[in-house]
Amino acid sequence: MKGQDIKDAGLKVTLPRLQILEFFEKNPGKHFSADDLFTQIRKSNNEIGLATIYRVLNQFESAGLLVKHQFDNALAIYELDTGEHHDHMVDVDSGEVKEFYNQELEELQVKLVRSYGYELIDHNMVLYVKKIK
Amino acid sequence: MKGQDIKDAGLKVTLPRLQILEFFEKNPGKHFSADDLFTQIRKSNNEIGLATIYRVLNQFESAGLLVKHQFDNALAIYELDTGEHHDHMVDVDSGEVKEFYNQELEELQVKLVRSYGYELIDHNMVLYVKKIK
DNA sequence: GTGGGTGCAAATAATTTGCACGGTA
DNA sequence: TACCGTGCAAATTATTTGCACCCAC
Repeated sequence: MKGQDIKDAGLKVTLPRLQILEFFEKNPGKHFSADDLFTQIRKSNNEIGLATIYRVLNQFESAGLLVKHQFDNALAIYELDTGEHHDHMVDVDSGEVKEFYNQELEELQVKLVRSYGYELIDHNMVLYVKKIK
Repeated sequence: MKGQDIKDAGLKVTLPRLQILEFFEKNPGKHFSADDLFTQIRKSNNEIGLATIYRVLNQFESAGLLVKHQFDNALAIYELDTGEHHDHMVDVDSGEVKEFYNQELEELQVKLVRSYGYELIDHNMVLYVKKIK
């Protein structure tokens, strides 16, 4: 039951929180901005406020339920945290965001950083791509 | 002579443009935000306006004189375009930005993307690191 | 001299915050 | 019932734009 995740995060189970979490679960592997959620949830004649969405997204991110991404200088987008690390490809024609994971790439980064005398804490990699016709 | 770059970009050679370009040339390999430049150039008792800096940075970026980066959701930063592609490491403790280039990493990305049926147009890679003590 | 360039202030855009009211535990 | 959560509007932050004056060519 989805309310449990919210409770586990130390948050009260309220309608806006349920609606936001449900929306992500109904659209697995997809990414949404605060405004996307605002528009979509309002469509289902619900009186949610944009400020609430921003607040809840931050809380869910802190709780580890969602992951936040900021590509370019576009709107921040969120996705369900599946626990599996991955990076993103953005199709420059369609704007579509695709996830990928490549072990070799991950290991190479760790090795590279270490050769400079650092340890890798985190990384942010976005590949901008175009379909080959 | 530095005014030439500005002229080549189809822009008039004005004091603010010279000051901004000179500032980057005096600090090679460093990255600055619009606000950094504003503060620094004003210190040398010059009456530059912040809006002018934003405008000039955009013009210089379009002209290929500068490269713009947007890490995290922090201020946009600019650096001189040396013509050589590189990526960035950010030291999470000091905030210092270091450039690096790794052929293997570059090639791996091209190969990876191609295996998904795409061609690589551009990429954005930032490694967040910590010094090993 | 003319059209582009500048500084200032006001406008935007994304996000955050203050506040009075409402709902969860 | 106590307090957290909500919606709305106002505040913030980074950046852009309108406008009257100024200067490079």
